[in-house]
Amino acid sequence: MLNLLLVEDDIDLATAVIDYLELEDIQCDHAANGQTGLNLIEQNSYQAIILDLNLPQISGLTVCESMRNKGIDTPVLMLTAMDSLQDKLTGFAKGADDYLVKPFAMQELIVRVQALSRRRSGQVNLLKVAGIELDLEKRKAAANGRPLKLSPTAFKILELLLRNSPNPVSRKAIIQALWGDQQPESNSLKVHIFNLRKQLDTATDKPLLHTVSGFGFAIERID
Amino acid sequence: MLNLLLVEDDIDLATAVIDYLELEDIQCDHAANGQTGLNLIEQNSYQAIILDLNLPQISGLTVCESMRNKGIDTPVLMLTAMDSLQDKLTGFAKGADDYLVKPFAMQELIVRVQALSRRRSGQVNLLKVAGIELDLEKRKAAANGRPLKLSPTAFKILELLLRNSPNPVSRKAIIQALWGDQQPESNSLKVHIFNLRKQLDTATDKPLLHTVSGFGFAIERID
DNA sequence: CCTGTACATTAACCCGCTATTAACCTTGCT
DNA sequence: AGCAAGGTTAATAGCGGGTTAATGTACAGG
Repeated sequence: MLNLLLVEDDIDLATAVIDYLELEDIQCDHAANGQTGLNLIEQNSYQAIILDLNLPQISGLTVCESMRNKGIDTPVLMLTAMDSLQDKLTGFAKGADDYLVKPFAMQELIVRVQALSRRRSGQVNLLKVAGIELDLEKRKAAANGRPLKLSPTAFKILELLLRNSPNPVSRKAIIQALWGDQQPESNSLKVHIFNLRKQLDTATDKPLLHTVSGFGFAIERID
Repeated sequence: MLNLLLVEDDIDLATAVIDYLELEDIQCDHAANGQTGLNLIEQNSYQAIILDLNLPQISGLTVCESMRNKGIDTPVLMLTAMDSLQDKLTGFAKGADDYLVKPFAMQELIVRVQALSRRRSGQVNLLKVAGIELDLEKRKAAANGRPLKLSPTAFKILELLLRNSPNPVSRKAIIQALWGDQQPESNSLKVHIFNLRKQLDTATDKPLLHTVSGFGFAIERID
């Protein structure tokens, strides 16, 4: 679940935002001024920060700047009524990742903040099917927690199969994806499938990689 | 130097954007329709993509969706005249990272796109990962307190790897970041990696710079 | 202006891994 | 029984990657 921080002195707006976030199952701390904001940022680790700029004493710009100088690179979405081009430019110059002008639609705030934190937490490229996890970003695969040792081609095949699971992928499609036009005319694919299946079987009790006779292969949990 | 892709069918707007980017020393490829856009995206490795939504044949939304389905998570900034809330929401739902409505100020486009690509490679000038410290301001690096003697290119590579750690960085991305378009076609990168690794190994007991076969390199503490 | 240093780029070579083969085996179907 | 589709195994060739040394080039200091 997401864990955010909202730094906003307007209490009404703040509670509105927090209530709305709660509906989306997003947990959100709140700081009413810049100083406590900075303290919370240093103590905790948030997926993203929603930062109002018009704050008493320490301005939002300063908050952002000083957290960046301390080496904290949590994504920051600046929230403000100042909509001049210059305001936006300085906002980004101080280290903002996004800039939203009041008044705004709650839903837009949500999706923007989700876009920011999704990128950071690496949720973007993670395929999970039937106990198999394939992390495109880390380039690692595991089944039931056990890591798999895959050759580059085995990795590609697994990715293809997982993307289409539980539907089978035709031989032709696999060959096309692996080699394009200059295809080896021997049983190379058979061997790769064999090796991949061997890896998977060492980590799972039931076989997951099934042959669809005359067509291709599929990954599916069959009970 | 940044390397972007602009997918936009309005030639006048496209050249305007590209000219403007050039002033900021940003290199930008251009595709006039969705299909060539997708092709370029698959072949090259960009830091960010500026994507118009109103394209002939394949719409920008489809382009974004299908690149995400292929596992490409390059940041995408959508650019369109459609400014309704619903349009924005579907844009983000299809995998956008930012959404800018036409007409827009050139400078805002620039800073937003910079924020996106910088994010992928950090906001911060002091990187600490796995006992390695890299100070971008002082341009100094150390591992376990011991200072490292790095050539300019080795320094850049280390920065790239640290910013993505523990995820691996593809060869393509490293080459792109180091040389842009005029790439040396010999094993220059191999040599730089070798030297960097040698430096790191003198200061650490366990090797930290790992090669991901068929893909690239990663810095990660493995226990 | 000359020289030395630091760095990038090449080329050449080696090693180990991976892909590709080909051959053989198993199964199921007719 | 015979055949076709798929599975298994082992051998080989080729490539990706590691290592080293030589060459080229920019630049600083004398």
